[in-house]
Amino acid sequence: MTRDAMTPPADPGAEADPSARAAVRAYLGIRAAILSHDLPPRSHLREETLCEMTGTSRTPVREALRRLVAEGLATEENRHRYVADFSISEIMVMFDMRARIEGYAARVAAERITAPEIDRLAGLIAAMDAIDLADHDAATEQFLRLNGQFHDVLIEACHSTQIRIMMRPVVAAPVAMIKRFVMGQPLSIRASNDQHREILRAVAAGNPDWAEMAMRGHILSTRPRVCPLPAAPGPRP
Amino acid sequence: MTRDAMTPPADPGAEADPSARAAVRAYLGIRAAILSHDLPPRSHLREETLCEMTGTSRTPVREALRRLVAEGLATEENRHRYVADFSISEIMVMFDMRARIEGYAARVAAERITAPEIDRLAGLIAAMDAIDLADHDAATEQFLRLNGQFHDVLIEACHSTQIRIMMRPVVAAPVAMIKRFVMGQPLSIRASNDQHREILRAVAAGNPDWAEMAMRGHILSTRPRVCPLPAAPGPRP
DNA sequence: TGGGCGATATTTGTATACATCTCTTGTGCT
DNA sequence: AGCACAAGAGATGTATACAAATATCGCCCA
Repeated sequence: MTRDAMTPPADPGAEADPSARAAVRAYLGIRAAILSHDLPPRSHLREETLCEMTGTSRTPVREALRRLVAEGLATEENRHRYVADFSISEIMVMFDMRARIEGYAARVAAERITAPEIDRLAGLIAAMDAIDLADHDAATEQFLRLNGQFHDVLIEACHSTQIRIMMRPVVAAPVAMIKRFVMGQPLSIRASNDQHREILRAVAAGNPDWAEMAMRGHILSTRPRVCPLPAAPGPRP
Repeated sequence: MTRDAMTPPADPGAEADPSARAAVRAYLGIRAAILSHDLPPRSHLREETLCEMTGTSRTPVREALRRLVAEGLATEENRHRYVADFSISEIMVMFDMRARIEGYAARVAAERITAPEIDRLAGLIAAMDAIDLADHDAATEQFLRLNGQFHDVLIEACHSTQIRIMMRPVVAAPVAMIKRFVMGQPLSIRASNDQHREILRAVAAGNPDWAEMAMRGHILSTRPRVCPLPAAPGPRP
């Protein structure tokens, strides 16, 4: 699978490839710092500081910043940029929106997918089934990587530039950031992969309505319920 | 209503404000050239050429180009950028997507809109009702401006950064470009405004499901049916 | 003492020179 | 004649100097 130059790798471990364009390195570096809360929400993204941090000059840093703003990870205010802060309600919005957009993508894919693409999806499902659940952390990491690929392939199967573009912002603020809020969500790998199987059945059957609804359900099944924000555990008065 | 610096004005007549940032001038200039097919689809967006065209240097032009790519009006290919070509199927996708995204926005607005925002929407509807249909072209222009404001206010009424961000690409490729394909679509101002009234009723009633469906219907009612592309009129053999 | 005003410092915006990369074109060999 | 490789031109990527704008701080005055 070939990737756009500015698209971050699905594998969250691969970063700072020195052969990549400086603008890409800057983008990945700043993005990682935002997602890890190394740069906390609302903090000022000063260009010079980011230059030192990423080891480039202002031109690539500015390009990276514009992209982060376009993706919603940063906000613009009086010619200055700040790390966006995701309230729980904004995260809810992102889930609902993604359910609709990616649901529509599944609909289109059901009408346009090719046989090799179906095979690749089936392969990814098989790989996710084969994950050994013994080591929980390793299993989670593997699953997140394969899961990302599954969704990527499905988007590719739409063969639509516009759908790719619309998916960009909803994918940019990824699981890593959301986890801050969804703490303790079980993330059942087996159940999730059952949903993948269902989606693939619908898409392979060429049934757009079924595909759309299956995908919407899949996304919404991971939506956090309420707002368990900074609720320190302890006896209530 | 305050506007983001890089957001194009709703009024399509206001352009090339010399006091604006050079990057904004470049963005608006290139965008206008794309939408008017002055720069035809698939044509190469050479940076130096665009500098001469917009009267700025490469830095603002590059910023404008990145934004156009993010919005889907241009595509990137081997470090070069080209004007995107919208096939009829891509335009269909845009309509379906916008119906879902803006439908969801109407849902959220129904839960969060404030009284003054409701008043502004009502005022815009009244203004659209008051349009004199005698001069067809002037009426169309007025309607498109007010219509744009109506949709803008509704998005604002969501009070959500993420929704604003997601709406950006679907609004970027505007009516002007779509008209190339929807030629001869009647655009009934009265009927359209009746739909606006319906949407406002649903939103003001605080009924999210009703609001979402009313908006989806409104968007889809303008969706082109088939593909009447370069069908030269004439007797068929 | 509080507020308004202006100088200064900091930060971003723009222009441009230089580096790097890609594609083209031409030449020479097989 | 056709292919491969290399040299060149043209375009984009990066760094940096300078300009403009904004915020801060201190001072003066009421």
